[in-house]
Amino acid sequence: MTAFEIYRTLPEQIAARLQREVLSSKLKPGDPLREMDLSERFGVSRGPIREAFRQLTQQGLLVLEPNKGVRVAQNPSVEVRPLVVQLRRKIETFVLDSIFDRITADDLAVWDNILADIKSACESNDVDALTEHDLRFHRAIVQSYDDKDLFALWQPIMMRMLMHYNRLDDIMESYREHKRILDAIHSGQKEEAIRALEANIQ
Amino acid sequence: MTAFEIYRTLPEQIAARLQREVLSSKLKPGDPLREMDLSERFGVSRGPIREAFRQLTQQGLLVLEPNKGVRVAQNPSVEVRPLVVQLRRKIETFVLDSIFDRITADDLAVWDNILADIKSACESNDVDALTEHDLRFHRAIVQSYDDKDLFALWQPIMMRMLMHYNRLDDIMESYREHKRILDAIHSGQKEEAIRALEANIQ
DNA sequence: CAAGTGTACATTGTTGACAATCTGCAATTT
DNA sequence: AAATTGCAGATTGTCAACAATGTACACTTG
Repeated sequence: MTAFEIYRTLPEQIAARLQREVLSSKLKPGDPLREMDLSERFGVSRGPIREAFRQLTQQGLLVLEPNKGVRVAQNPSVEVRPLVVQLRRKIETFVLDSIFDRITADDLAVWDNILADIKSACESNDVDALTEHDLRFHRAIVQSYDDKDLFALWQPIMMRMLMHYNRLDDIMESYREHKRILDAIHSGQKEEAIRALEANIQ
Repeated sequence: MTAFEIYRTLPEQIAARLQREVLSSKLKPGDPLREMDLSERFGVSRGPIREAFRQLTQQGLLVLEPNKGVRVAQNPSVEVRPLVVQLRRKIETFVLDSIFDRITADDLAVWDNILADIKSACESNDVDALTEHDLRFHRAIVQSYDDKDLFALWQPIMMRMLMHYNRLDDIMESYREHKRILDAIHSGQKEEAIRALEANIQ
């Protein structure tokens, strides 16, 4: 449903599965991941598992301790979290400001589709799906800047914020926040779009 | 000279060597790294090499393309670089502000020692050594916050800035900038220390 | 009984062999 | 001559066996 399995390599598929389990709290902070368990579960040897660990460690979802294996990373502390919010705001507003005048109809069509998915997730009260589409939404914006390096910087920051997605009492609020961003872009209001984006990142 | 080889694991030693070669531009952006070459050079099999690649990819120094291997990462573009500067400033000033009242005499002794190394490097006009001690200086400050997660966020940003260390006409200026930071800390002037730190990050 | 020690067991680290994929160039086709 | 195909070599991907390390618990020792 989320997309076809478009990942080319074995480790990418495994990493995507594990990422989903971490973001949905099926795997909780501190949980250990055993190479052999996973290699049996996915029917591969330990090599591809380690490569998947590499990708998820880079994303900040797993933590590696030599000779002790990997665990699910802890959430950012309450002291650090405001800093993470600021960093993410800086990056995403930088991107939106930079690309605003070059946004194409195709870009907007993609983002509108993701917004529709966000709406469905909110209406069916599906927090896991909302997390996934929220990630897709912001990833699409950041990737529109077309700089792998910037994306690599943004991703671990985003992941740390997604690891506890519980700031909203009313889940529909997430849909409204994202709609406000796209409405502003549709009508060419750059400042309002940036304000809406910042309001959504908290 | 830089320190004893304190790295516990094989991949850590290899990654440290390669990191030095990237930061000193012995390995240039775009250069490919072949697993077999390195496994012969370091006298190990390809496994530990791949693990070293994992660490350096996380630091942002290498870029991995499936089935094509790793290359040295490109420098941040001129458009992105100011953003990177801002991100690094935000993190380091956050740390300095947070820990300022808890800085111990031991901390300061360590930082003073690194400053002495920076001074020697400047005086002997050794840019590679300066890069290394500059990294040690700021790493020591960030690590004093004692949050692995924050450090993991900071490291790739720092590395991107170190990859072209050429902003100074007068290399001694680097020593003066770092001295200004420590002088302010010694005399308990938090605001001045933060200003000096921001001035040094550009 | 508390503290330290030893020993299986579980888990990660390392290796070398083999499979799959990519790259460059030559031969073929249009 | 330009584009395509096919092949050989180089390189990464995957695997399974073995080595090194860490962990838990029973055992000794004071």
